[in-house]
Amino acid sequence: MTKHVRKGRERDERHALIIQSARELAEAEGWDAVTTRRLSQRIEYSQPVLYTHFRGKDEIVAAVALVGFGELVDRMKATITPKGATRKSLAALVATYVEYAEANPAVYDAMFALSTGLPFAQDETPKPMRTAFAVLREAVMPQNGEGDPDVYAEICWASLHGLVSLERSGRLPEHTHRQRMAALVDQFLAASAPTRPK
Amino acid sequence: MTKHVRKGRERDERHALIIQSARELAEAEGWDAVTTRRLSQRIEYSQPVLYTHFRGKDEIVAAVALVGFGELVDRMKATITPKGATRKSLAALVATYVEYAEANPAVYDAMFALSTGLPFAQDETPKPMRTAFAVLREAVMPQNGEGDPDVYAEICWASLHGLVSLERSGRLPEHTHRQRMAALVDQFLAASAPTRPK
DNA sequence: TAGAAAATCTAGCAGTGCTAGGAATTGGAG
DNA sequence: CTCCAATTCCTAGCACTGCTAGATTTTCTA
Repeated sequence: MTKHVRKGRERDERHALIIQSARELAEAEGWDAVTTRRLSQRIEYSQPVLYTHFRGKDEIVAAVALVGFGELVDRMKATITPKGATRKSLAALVATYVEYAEANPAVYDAMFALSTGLPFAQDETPKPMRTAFAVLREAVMPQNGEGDPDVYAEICWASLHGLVSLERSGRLPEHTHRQRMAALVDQFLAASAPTRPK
Repeated sequence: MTKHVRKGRERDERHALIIQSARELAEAEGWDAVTTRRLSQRIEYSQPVLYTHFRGKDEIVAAVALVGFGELVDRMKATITPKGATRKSLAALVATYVEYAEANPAVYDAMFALSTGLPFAQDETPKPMRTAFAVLREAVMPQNGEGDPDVYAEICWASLHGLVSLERSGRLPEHTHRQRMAALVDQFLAASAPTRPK
């Protein structure tokens, strides 16, 4: 009877192996190189085995994306300060986010550019994605800010993602990278502070 | 001898027809539907004709992207105020940008998601893209802002693109769309205003 | 009008994601 | 230990992709 559980565990291990292999291959040679043939060869099984674990290639990409959201959550959590965001903590968050994207470009692509079938602000949103947004909101919230915290977190996230996205496609000059990150922190701070009457 | 010029003009027309057809097909059914076969069928020529105009499919996508940059430039120009950006002009810019992306999703994808071979802040950057950045910088520059205008324009652009990108992939709730745009304007204003000593 | 030059098409290659059907391995009953 | 069912797995193939070599048609020139 314990055979069943062993079988199940082996299946789970293979499941994880597929995700891990896809990730490694994508980071090494780009997602174009992640074909079902090469992937199956890498896990030392034939193609159809992949389809007993995932409905299709898109689902494998989505699985890699979810792993990425989990990792990003862990890193962002470390930048949260109990009494609300400070300049220092915001700088840490921005640096953390950008560094994760730079260090894992293929995973980041899976998370944002290739995951067509991963809706977010909806009922069917996977948990790691919900958590990611919640943690980000926690990390950017100032002590006594005005306005909707959700909306504020959303535009912070958009700014971060836009920065990463444009930099990754080589559309922003590299030599001003640090200045941009600093300016973004300033922007967050300025926007989160109570607006004074003009 | 005038035959040559007529020939040349006909070729130019076909060149434009290919770009236009690719764009229409992409907007109608998505870029996945834009195969060389379907495209050639649509222009009523065989596949190899496409390759006498473009080096490959990527170059066709890039051509559509450049058209998009040109259109976006025209629209953004209309939001520039001679004496520096105001809240009103910034709101117009944000609305213009977002609306263009929403109205032409496939073109926007060609501009930012699919154009792997279109470097930007570099020597070989095509003119429409340079112009687009210059116009955006003009549109967001306040009367007497501090800091590097390039850096400021870069993070504005990043924020705009990030917003569009996340909204397009269904990762931000729709019902707060307007609030986000307003918050973004506030953020731009706050960041561009002279920083007062804390 | 004959022949060279240019334009265009047919047919095919190597690769993709995905799957039906048969082969091999495994598990439990006698 | 043996047999047979159930599960697991692989081979082979489909329809499609971007792209191209070589034959064919059309156009222009002498």
